[in-house]
Amino acid sequence: MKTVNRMHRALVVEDQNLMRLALMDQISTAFENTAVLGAQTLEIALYELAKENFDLVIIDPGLPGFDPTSQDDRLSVVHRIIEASPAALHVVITGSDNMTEAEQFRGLGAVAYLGKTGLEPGMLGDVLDDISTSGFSIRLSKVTMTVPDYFHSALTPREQEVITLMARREPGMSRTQIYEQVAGKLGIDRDSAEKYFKKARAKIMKSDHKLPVGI
Amino acid sequence: MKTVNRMHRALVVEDQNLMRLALMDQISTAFENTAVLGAQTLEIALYELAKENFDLVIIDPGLPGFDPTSQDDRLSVVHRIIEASPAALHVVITGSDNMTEAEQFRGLGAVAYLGKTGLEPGMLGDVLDDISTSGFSIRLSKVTMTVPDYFHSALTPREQEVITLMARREPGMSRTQIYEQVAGKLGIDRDSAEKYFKKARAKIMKSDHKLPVGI
DNA sequence: CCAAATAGGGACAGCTCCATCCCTTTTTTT
DNA sequence: AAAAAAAGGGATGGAGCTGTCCCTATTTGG
Repeated sequence: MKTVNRMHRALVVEDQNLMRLALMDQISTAFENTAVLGAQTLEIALYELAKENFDLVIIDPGLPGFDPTSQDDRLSVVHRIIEASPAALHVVITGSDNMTEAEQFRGLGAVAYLGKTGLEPGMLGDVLDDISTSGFSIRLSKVTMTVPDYFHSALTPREQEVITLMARREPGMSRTQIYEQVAGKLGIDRDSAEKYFKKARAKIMKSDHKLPVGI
Repeated sequence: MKTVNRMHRALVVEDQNLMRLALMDQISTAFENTAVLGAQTLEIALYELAKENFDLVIIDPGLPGFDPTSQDDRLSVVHRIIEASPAALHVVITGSDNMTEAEQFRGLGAVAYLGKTGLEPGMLGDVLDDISTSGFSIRLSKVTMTVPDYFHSALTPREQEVITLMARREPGMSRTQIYEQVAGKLGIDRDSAEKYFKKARAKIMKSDHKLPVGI
């Protein structure tokens, strides 16, 4: 909680544009009144770190200009960023994660090591909780999905949320019970949850004539 | 254009959750009335492909359960998905892209091969244009960023857009000219663009006291 | 059979964002 | 000095999303 209140400036160092923007969006959504910068290269990152102070820096060590198979290169990227921003919290995110590397980055001063596979939206709060509790957060990649994701472009955000929650419910409950549960999770009325679900399903049926799994 | 109008059902096969959701969001935003499914594993993907028809399938061949260093494994993933959905357009997206692999996937029937680095939001339209023009679209990874991304959680979407466009303007233009240009790109009035910019800058100054590069 | 659950709607207030038009004051340019 | 640019506002209408409450049929389960 202390950490959360002090999060006023963050930097994401990641070369893949969509991933960088997704991470920036995660931070931007998680904290109010926070500026989030994004750098595609180490040069841009170091330039920004030299100019201003940051509270949080997220690093993917596989950057352009470095050998992705060289462990020295990966360590060097993280080391230089940590040196350039000693006051910040440093979170390493990678697609090819393993325990050995986690320990190496921890040795350099990183406070978290996260595998990209299985990294959920909204994970940032949990990770920061880990950090303030135990000083370090590690989440290695793992496969958890059993049911496909489902988006539909005709749905409003609320409708989309309700559909997603409904699709992931445990089987064997009545609709009424599920509405109650979904309403609880979203902090709205049972009636409203039911309404959003019915509206969403009607839209999907109209355009697609096929409902997603679990609906 | 033909392709675009027929896009009613799409599938994204990608194990990294944030990337999969970002790609799904891209499709969802690009097409109206489109259902977009997401699969983390080949099993889920093949199950969905067996159940229903899809118009577009996006594939990251580096999936859980396969050896990321084995070219045979990567080819096998794409091959099995294409076999399971012969009527769809197949787009391969990968972090470790090269020309040789692009040709291999093209041989299997893929219509596009995209490197994750440098893959911009909004790229989908361009890629589909390439495909309907020349039958194949290839975009290898490249670094293009010179100025960092900048998000601020206090900004509305419109304000954020205007700030992003302002930050990427060519230098040497007067504010008035830039407002005109931004207004053109967003399809709004010069006055409105100016208003959004001033409002955004005021919010940033209030919370941060530091403006992003180029503002 | 009766009660609950389900499908499928309408009406409404509150809110935020979008977009436009308007205003004053200060600074810069010509 | 006059004109243009820039900073910093206010007022307003429209649109879409949110959330609540309400309604009528039809189906299902005990």
